[in-house]
Amino acid sequence: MEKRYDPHAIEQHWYETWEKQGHFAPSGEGEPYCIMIPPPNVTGTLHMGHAFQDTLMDTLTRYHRMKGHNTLWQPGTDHAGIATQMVVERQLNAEGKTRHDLGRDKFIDKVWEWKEHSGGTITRQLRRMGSSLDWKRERFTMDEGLSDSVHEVFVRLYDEGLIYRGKRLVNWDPVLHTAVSDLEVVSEEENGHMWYIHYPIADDKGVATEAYLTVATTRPETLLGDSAVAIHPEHPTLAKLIGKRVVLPLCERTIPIVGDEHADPEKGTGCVKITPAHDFNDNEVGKRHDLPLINVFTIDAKINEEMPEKYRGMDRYDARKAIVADLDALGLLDKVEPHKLMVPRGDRSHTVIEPFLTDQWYVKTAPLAEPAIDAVKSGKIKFVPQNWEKTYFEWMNNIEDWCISRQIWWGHRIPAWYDEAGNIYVAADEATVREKYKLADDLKLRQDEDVLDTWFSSALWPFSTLGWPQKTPELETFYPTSVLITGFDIIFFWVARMVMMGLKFMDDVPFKEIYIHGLVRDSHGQKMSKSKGNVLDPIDLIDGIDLETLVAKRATGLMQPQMRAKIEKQTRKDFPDGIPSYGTDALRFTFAALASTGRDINFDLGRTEGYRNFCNKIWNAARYVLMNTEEKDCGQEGGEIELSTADRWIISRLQETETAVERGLDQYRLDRAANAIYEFTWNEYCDWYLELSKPVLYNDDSSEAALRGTRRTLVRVLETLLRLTHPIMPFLTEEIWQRVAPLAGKTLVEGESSLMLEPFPTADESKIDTHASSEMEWVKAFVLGIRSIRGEMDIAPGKPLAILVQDASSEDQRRLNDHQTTLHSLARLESVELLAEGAEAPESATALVGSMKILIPMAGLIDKEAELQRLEKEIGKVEGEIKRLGGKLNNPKFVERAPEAVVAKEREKLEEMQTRQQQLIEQKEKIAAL
RNA sequence: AGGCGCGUAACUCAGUUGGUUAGAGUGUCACCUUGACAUGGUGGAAGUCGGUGGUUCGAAUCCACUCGCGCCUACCA
Repeated sequence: MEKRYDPHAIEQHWYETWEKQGHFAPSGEGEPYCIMIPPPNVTGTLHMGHAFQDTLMDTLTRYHRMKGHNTLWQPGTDHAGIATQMVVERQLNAEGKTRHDLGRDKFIDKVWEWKEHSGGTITRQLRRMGSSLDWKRERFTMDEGLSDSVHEVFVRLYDEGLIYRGKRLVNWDPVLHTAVSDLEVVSEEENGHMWYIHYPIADDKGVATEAYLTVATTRPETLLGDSAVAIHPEHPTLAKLIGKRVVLPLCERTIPIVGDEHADPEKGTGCVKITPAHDFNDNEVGKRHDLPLINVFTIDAKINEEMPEKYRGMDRYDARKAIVADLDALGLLDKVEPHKLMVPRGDRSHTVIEPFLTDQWYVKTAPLAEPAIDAVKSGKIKFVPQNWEKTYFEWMNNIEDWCISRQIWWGHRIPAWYDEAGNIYVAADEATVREKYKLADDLKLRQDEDVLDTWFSSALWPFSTLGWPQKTPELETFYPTSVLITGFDIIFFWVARMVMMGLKFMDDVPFKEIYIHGLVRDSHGQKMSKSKGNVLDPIDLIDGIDLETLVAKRATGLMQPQMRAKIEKQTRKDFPDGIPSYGTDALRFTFAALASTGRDINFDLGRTEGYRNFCNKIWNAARYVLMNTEEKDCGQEGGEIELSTADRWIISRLQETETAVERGLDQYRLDRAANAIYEFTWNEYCDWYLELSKPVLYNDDSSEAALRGTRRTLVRVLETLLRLTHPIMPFLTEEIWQRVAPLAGKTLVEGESSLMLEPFPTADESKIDTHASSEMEWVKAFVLGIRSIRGEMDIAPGKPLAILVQDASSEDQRRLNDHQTTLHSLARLESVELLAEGAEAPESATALVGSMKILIPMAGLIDKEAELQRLEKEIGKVEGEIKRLGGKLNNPKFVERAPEAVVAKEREKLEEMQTRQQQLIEQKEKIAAL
């Protein structure tokens, strides 16, 4: 074995082997366990959020596979309609073309080309993460099979009246020229203005009078589409105007003043302009008062041809300026105030979204939501952590109909046809339409131009990927899936919709549990984003990246090039030497260790470095074990075995660790599982057990049985530890296991056997050995006591010490004898001498093990002052503790009311401390007197 | 406005149903290249657990209030 752990040397090789051997496929035996990957964008790349999520899913998948379950982690990608179309359009734009130059069919060919070209990136990256996805079953939302599912669902929902087409106000993206759902609109506070405008009150003939109403608006250009002014019916001063009309400035028409409770007397000027075609609230008011919907804009959000001539063709913001100027000129502009407002922007285009009147397709969600709410209420679906169900309920109870049509080309085209009279026919394809509706062959039909929202197909993912609407064995076996692992940001987009669709079409929930994980942020808690320049690429952490490449990566292609200098500076400061290669296992362990529930994770590279070191620790522990066991008798062939206290102790601790890891994984507390592994491996197996094995292995007097016992324990504990760790760190563990397993008595088949397929360790209660544990506690206390004096007194660690022991009980004496070799080795002793009772001890530094004193003679070694200082410090600590305990025990209420065991424990502690104090003081006096 | 979450060592985080001398990693200080590992070993320093009040024999942990930060939803003429 190499002296250092090198992830590059092993990772790729093992992944290829596993995949080639078909180890990722379900075994076909055991209880089914299934996770659906949240499908990433097919043309996307892996980011830290994916890497985190994939670590969680892969760890659980590997864990259940090792537990003997019939395990499927279903891979696949989605077509990300708008995002992907935008990318391809940008490429065309760069060539000076638009998609319209190509036409729909040619453009879609281009998108497929792009998908073929870049579609492998993310799946390659998933492989780099070690993800044990069953690639043979990989699916894509635009696959034929999945498209069949989409059509089937659309048609059935339409036939049941749960999908309808309607002219309604939608969120319109004037750049992308498509409707988007309300979830795709991101509102953020921006600085704007509030304009106060006078609307002259009309007389009976519709002519402006001197009187006027003042309305306030943040969007004066929509004035062109006003169809009323609303006043609260109980408004103290203005209510009397209800029923009259006002003259709409700049337009040659009058509009009514209506009474509506939407108008809040406290807000603004107390009356509000109503633009039913360009505001969701106004639209509702319009319906109540039967007001006309007057559309002001074109699909580009320019003023349309129906509007006063002067403004036609103007962009919405130019029109705003012109209208405000004209109002001002007419003396109708009261005032302008700066105003903060929430501006809705498209999450893709970032342009301001316009409420706009168009024909769209909708899913009627209320009937679907109800069973979906019940599924969570009844516990058929559990959220982890549970409080996310509040978020879920909140949305489900206020759910709006879902606008599913998108005016783009890339996606599932809506399976609806129109004849020339505008009748709608819905079926999977044109032939079926004619058959279903018994239409004449020569009737001209035209398919709807729109495509479906990508999330429509994603909502079917848990069953469409398993073959639905066919009744496949996979569907039978793996639906409902075991758990969905995802971020809270798509509870509405995806999770809720999968639940609705699953219940509707499979008559069962799509998953039994939903594990919601946090967001991966940078080490200061900032969201990672290209524009902030703080993005980390998981692949760079695995492979490493030099500073210049990293700077170039972060500082190019920015939306705001002025950020470049700042980002570059920050990057050079944060990573003066670039990023070293940590390997996949270390990255995965970091994610696992940081994955406590319900909390965002601030990704700290320092942690990754620490866990990379941990990998090296395991590597070297294995190296030590192999050096001492390979080609030696480890008891595989039988033979007498003698287990030392240390052997029994480490085996005992291993059982406890197994329990902790299993519990952690079962409860989605990967941090606890990871910490239990870390703790055991480093602080017990490496720090103590390996050291304890040395005096046995390096001692010529050790019996064959003792040697076998130690070797066998070294190997078996390591082998088990590798199985325990494999779900989190698959590569390192596999590499080592292949060499260690035969020594632990396993028979491996070259090229076929894999740690992946080995049983996950389960604790054996009968191996928990409290006696061995207490023996070891004593040994540790002894060794630590001596090390502490060495450290503080500056005694060379290599210098053998001749020590004296005082006040040793018979138990202590027995232990001194039993563990003689161990103590000599670990504490580097030259000799141990029992001080006879009453005998005068030489001036010494003292360590206490229980009530036994270890004396290290100071002659020539220890400075008097230093020892006095050390004792003083120690006494201070003990006295503080005595004071605390004394206070507690002197409180009669404590003694009365606290459980007896607690009181007894405190008493015991106090006594111990008092003895300790006394001994330390004696010692101090003795030394002071010298 | 409503909801959720967070605030523990310089930094990143644990702390399972209230009972430990409040822990880990990184960093830091001292010593050490001893035959698994300097990606290491040994020893040390470092926290009034955001604040106030309460419940309790006992609070980082439970309750109330409060300050600070973050996120989500809704609304803003």
